[in-house]
Amino acid sequence: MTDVAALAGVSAGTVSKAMNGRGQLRDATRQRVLDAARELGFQPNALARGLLEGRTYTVGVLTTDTFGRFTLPIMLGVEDALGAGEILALLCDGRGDRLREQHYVRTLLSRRVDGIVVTGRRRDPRAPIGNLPIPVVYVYALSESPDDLSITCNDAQGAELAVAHLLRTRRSRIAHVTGPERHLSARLRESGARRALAEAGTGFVGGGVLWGDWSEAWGRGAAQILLRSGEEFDAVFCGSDQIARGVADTLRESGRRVPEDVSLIGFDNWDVMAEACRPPLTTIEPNLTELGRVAAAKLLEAIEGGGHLEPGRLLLPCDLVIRESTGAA
Amino acid sequence: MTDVAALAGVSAGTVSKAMNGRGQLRDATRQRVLDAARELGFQPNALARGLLEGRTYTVGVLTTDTFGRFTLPIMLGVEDALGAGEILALLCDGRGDRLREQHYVRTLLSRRVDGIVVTGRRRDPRAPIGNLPIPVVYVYALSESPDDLSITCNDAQGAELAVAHLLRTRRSRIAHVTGPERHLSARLRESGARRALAEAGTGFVGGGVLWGDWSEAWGRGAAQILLRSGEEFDAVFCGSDQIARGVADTLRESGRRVPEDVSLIGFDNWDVMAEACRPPLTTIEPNLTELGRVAAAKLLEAIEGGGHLEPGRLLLPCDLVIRESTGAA
DNA sequence: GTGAAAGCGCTAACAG
DNA sequence: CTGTTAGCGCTTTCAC
Repeated sequence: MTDVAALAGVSAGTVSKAMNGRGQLRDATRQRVLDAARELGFQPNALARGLLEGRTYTVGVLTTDTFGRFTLPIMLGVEDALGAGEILALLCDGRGDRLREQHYVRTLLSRRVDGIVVTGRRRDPRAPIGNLPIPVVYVYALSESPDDLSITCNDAQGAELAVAHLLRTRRSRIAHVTGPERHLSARLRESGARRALAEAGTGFVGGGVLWGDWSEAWGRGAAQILLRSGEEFDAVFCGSDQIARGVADTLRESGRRVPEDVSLIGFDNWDVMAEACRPPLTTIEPNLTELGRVAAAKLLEAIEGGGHLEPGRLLLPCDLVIRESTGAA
Repeated sequence: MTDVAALAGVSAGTVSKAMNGRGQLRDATRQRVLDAARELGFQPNALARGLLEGRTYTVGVLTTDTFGRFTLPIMLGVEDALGAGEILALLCDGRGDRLREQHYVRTLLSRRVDGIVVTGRRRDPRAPIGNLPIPVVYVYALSESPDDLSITCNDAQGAELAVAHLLRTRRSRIAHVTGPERHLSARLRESGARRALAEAGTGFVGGGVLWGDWSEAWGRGAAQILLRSGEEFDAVFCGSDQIARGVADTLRESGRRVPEDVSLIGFDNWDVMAEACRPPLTTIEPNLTELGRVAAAKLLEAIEGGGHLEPGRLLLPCDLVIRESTGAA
């Protein structure tokens, strides 16, 4: 900056004013400074500025476990919202290690980030990262503490949407094949579906929910179980698109037509799965990118507005994406 | 820091020495300072330190297009290697927009990052981001300029590995189904496979390579084409795991057994695809995480070592991952 | 309109 | 051993 000042024949203070459009300057002077800056390829040092301003225009993005398939769309949304405020994200991968995570929190604090977004690839609540002097928002995996702001998708509402769609298309004998019962998302989806069925005065067919894992292999296995049980069913609501795909394959290979004989609906709207499925899969979109966007927007708001964040748990709605596995739209 | 100094009854300089373990200090004094720091929850300001040292212990990670499935493992590797140097990554998503990218480059420079990793989800070379005063390394998508350091996987060698495995397991009539010819990765894989076949004194069966897109649907379509052509074949090397899965499905449904009648091999080692495939898919692992790790390590080396980066193009080897689609190991 | 000076939080060099 | 001073690159008063 001193160089620019010298080249333009002014003082450092004047360069500052010229570059930031502040203060009273003669147009000619400003132009002279800008020219000099361009000539020297001068980029103001954001650190030095941050030191004065007390802000870094940086937020930390910290994962509970590891950045994965679900974290990616969330990060996209975060990046999107931050971009509007000229803010960049510092990436920290907790790798599921509490100590590592604490280390990152300290590092982020010492770097004076303006705020932190905490995320994880599992839906289950996690211990808060501690009481920090900067705003923190939890996305996808909620914080266990009600004093934090947490934002996630409404799995139960998504499941209701799915079941409502099946009922609306005249299906009544609905089975549910899903992931492990210890996963919160599986439990929430099951209870949402159960509630929607109850409201319609009915329940799952056969009385059962098939808990397993999130894989296609389990979807295939579960479909076999259903077929062998002798129970009549005309629809299957699956806890994930992967499971749904497995179910679709086994049904087709057993001579059941989807959607004519059995209507099928998944969860996640994972494009490669839903689109490669035969037939293409109707599913529930959890709007993860929107989750990230809202989280970052809330964080920005708190940062600009003096640091206070309204605590609470925000559940953003899921959407129904209709493809062919549930018949015509 | 002034507060800590006051509480410990020493000067700021002494606090600095105590915290960083530098200088000659009486143990008692050091302890007093550390206690005071803990009591006040003091975290030294990394910005201020960076201002002095001229380093920020931060690197930028910039994508050509968007962070996606291929970028994720790369980032994991980058993060991994950086962690060793206590360095954090600033995320910048170029979104395929040149202007946006240039904006990010300026931002990163003004933040005085120690270096930049440029990546993209496509393998095709990209224009360099410009001549910067800091080291830059390109991963996955190479830089068009030979003056840059670029690191990517050896697609051709991976394809050779695949074909060699097929030949070794006594297959001789090999077809190739792959992605769009305009994609460099598709071309490289094809030429690697062709070379391996030529070395064995043969070529692709029927004389053809089936170019298409990377989808399962194309895999299914291509398999139909192969079957209808009347051409005999006992193996298919696919340009991606998705394609291979589509091929596997259609072969099975047409009564051809995999691997007994037709041996099948994919590319990418995308776990959800390869494992859900029936039978589980033998495939080529491009070692993307390793790519990221090496890239970041090279960058670190250059940073520590005064900024010079040996230019060139580094092709890291792929590995063969044997599952069931090519018969017993 | 513009320059000089003080200060953001820290470290390094030198006194004492 | 510890305090003092200067300075990293910038912004912001306040004189001139």
